Amino acid sequence: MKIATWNVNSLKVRLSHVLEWLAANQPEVLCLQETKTEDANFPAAELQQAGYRAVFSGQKTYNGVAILSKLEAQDVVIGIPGFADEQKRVIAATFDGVRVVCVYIPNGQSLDSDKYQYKLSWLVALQAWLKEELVRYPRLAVLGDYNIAPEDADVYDPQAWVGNVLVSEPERSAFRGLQQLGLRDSFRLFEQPEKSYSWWDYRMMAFRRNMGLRIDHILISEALACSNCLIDRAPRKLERPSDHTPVVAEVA
DNA sequence: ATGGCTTCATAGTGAAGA
Repeated sequence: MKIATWNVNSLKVRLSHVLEWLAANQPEVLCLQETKTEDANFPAAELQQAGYRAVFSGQKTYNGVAILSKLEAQDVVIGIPGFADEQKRVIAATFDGVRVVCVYIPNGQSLDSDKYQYKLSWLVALQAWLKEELVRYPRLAVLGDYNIAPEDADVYDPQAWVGNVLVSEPERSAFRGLQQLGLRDSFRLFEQPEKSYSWWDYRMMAFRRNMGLRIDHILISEALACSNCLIDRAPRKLERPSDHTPVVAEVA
């Protein structure tokens, strides 16, 4: 089963890229973040035309998540149960016995920001929920934009990022907390090219210079076999790309 | 280089992203 995640930075702007990518790659499941689309405007018809169903939780301007799939979604959950959050950042559903959790983890802005505290408390709630979710659904994958570069190897210039969000020790510790639940960073289960990233700043010709971070991840439970994981850089080369590029895993 | 893009928003001295 091919599953994937992609922060599209506006589904409205990126719909043609998504449709092209689905046609070329034919994943069973594609998790989207930053759809920035209210549910009433979700492009369900265009996606259905392409052979994909969708479940989604969106809002105007910011955030917004969706899961596109060939199969019908079952047991859909929106948000982290019991965690009050205005921001639409989580949607989960089951496909063919595989629990798929789509997350858009907060950015945090800066270490002294209230948004950073929100990010850390959000990660605490996520871990507590996933611990329960794993009992209910041992075959589980968590895909999305984590806004965390787990190791210095996931950062083009670790020195330049010291003191910044995405690389701080509390965030990395929270990421390891998810791993301690038995969730494996599928990308690191396999030999990968050096300097593999999933996001590049729009500025400074960062993509051309490969000044990126690996912050989009697919975590896989131990009960779920994983035979491959890769970052597909191709969509980042298109005209008017998202600043993130898809991450894809093969699970069974 | 404290942003140099990009988006959605509104018409801001923009906000936010990462």
